[in-house]
Amino acid sequence: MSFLKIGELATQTETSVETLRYYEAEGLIPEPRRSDSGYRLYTADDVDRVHFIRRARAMDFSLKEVGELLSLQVDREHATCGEVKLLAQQKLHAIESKMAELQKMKQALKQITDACEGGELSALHCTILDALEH
Amino acid sequence: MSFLKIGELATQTETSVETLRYYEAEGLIPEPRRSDSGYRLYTADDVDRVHFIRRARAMDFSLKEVGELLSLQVDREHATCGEVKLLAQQKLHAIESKMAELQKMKQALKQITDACEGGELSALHCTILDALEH
DNA sequence: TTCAACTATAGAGTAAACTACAGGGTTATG
DNA sequence: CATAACCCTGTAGTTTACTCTATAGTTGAA
Repeated sequence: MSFLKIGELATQTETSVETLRYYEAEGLIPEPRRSDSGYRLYTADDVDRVHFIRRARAMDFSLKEVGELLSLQVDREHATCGEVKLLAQQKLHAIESKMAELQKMKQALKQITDACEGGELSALHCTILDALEH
Repeated sequence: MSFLKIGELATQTETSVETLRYYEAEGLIPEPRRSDSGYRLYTADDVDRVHFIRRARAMDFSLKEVGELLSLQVDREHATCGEVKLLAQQKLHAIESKMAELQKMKQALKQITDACEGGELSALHCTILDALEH
């Protein structure tokens, strides 16, 4: 089995070592085993876990929400399918309302940018500003 | 001309008085004129401006970005339509990629929750967790 | 006139999610 | 074997966008 040191995990997951230690302190990644000299030693599972965290973060899940998703992952033996499904459905719902919100924002912005000629003309008559004003 | 006190501006714009003073400190709204006793006196223009700020905030523009948009607004003669459009388009792109990611996550979650029987069985073989791992 | 409800300033506190030291030990390379 | 590049812990600082507190003056209704 080959272990990764924290710096290697960081580069593989495009994270900083400080952030990784922070995630550990926040309980998002488990305390890894250590080398004789105390260096953290990570496995491929940890790489997956950090990737998971980063993907979820990129989707605007808060670290707290990420933690909830991860706790399902950890507790497999104790969680029933029903519990997992419920939580996933809640997340699904959250995602859907987040998308709806983004959709509204997008519509507004798109309409506005489409209408704007976007040239060298002064913004005196720029519709973006007018639209955002009311 | 009728002036508004800060509390009135706050209720009209669904903002708190503290937030309004904060916006002023941050240079997002100009220092208003004062009554003899030192109370801030706002005009209809200020109402528009705060509305503008709140709408832009609701669209996930940061205060810094809002400030940029506002400075364009103030500087209409100097700002070109293109500058304004560029800023809005950048925001549009960010929103679109965020939505795409959410869409992916949503698909995965939905497919999975549909497939999950959701019963009392342990989650050992639950596909939700498997799917979220990769 | 009294008193609740406003307004003022200055400054501290909050939450999230990092980010950056300081002051050490460890390991890999030339 | 020197030394750069890593790693450790612990703590403090940063950013954003507010939010709250303390202390004090002002205004409007009963």
